[in-house]
Amino acid sequence: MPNEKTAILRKIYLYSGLQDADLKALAQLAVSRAFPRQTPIFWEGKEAQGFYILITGQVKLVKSSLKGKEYIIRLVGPGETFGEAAVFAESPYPATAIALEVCQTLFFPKTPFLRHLADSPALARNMLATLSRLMFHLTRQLEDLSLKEVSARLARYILERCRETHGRIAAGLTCELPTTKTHLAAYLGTISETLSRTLARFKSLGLIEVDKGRITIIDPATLQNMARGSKS
Amino acid sequence: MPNEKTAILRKIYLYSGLQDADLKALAQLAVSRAFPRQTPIFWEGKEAQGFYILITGQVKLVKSSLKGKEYIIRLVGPGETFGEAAVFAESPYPATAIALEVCQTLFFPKTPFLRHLADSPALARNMLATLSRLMFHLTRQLEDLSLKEVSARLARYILERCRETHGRIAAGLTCELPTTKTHLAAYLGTISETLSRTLARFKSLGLIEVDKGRITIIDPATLQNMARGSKS
DNA sequence: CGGCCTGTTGATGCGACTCAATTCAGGTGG
DNA sequence: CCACCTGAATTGAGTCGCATCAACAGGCCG
Repeated sequence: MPNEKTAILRKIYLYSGLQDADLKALAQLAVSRAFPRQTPIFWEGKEAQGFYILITGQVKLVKSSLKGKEYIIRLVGPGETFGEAAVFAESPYPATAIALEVCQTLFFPKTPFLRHLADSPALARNMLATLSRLMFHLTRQLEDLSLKEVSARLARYILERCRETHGRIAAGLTCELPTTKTHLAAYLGTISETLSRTLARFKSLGLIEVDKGRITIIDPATLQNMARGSKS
Repeated sequence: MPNEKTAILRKIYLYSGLQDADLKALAQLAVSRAFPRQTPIFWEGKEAQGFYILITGQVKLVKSSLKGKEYIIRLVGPGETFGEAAVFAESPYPATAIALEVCQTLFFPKTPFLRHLADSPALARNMLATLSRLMFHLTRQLEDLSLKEVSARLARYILERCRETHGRIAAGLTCELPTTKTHLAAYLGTISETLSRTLARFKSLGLIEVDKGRITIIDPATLQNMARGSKS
């Protein structure tokens, strides 16, 4: 059984470049945890007992306001970790994690993991790289929210999605939207109505084609211009 | 001369709990760099050759839009590091750093530092904690920008400043605003005009007293309510 | 078939940015 | 020491983006 976990860990970025012995020790720490659709994994403010690696499914990390509006900080996909920052800062979770689909995860309890970390410089290095990349992501979102309007954020999102999927950006390429448009709206820091209108405008401007959850890029150049943003 | 640097490092959070030998080795890596007022230390997008520790002065990390508006991601004070994330992610700097006053810094070149890091688990642990705390900070800013209006952000800022200065929040306590109000506005994700109006409103509501750069808290309870935010 | 969730579209209102005018403070040079 | 200049702060009027509220269409499932 631990071997199975080792095999899983081997494929995960966070653990790339680690020795087999290292991986085995980590695998022994890990606890399998499954979550049904639409269930919380942890709540913002709860004391962190460890962090998770998502094996299958999708998780959203959210902040929500008093009146129920929510902002999606990150959509977590298979192979990614979440909840790490709370472990290293020795603080409560900074956001709420909710399983959007049936999720299979590995949970790493804080104390044993930190003990192991002290003996594994390669693991520490990987975690630093992971956190740093997350910081980039957060920084870019801050830039978007403070300096760009919704249309710029949406344009950037579409282009990014395209690049992720096809490795390049060109007319005729298509990309998928995540789960629901309501989620995408929350991710872009807006609401579904506004997203709907913005997509309709893009379509009427001949920038994209929309079909269900698929978007086809028609005019990449103009999209890129919009993504640069205009707000003052 | 390296001894002097060692003495400086000893007082810095990032290096708390390190052995003397460790500190000395680090001190040998470090290069002193000074910057005049209003000069850039690095630009967003520039390849990162290392990171900095601020010894004296103040630095702003900013994103700016095409039309010149800027958003301050972080105001860096003495003892804090900046530019670390770019080092670990092996990527360009995600934002621009500008010295607001005359600044004395220590610069740690990337490659030697990473080499040293591999031999110092305690240092790695400290860096992880530092990055994690920064992520908290960024996450909270995202929450503010997406879910709260300007008045809520300002209220939160004032209260936080007060807690930092006095360790508690109570009527009659005063706190200082950073450098200029224009900077504070950029930090709160708004512009100076709006900040000015919001401060005036707070004052007319009897929440605070304003005198130059000093703010005296009059009604902490209402302020805390405003900080909770109202936006949808 | 009837509820429920998601998505779309319209009308309306509010918050905050824009532009412009004015005051004020600090620093410089005559 | 005062006149001058520059950048910051303040205040008003106007505009715009986007959230809100509400009504409605389509798809899915019990």
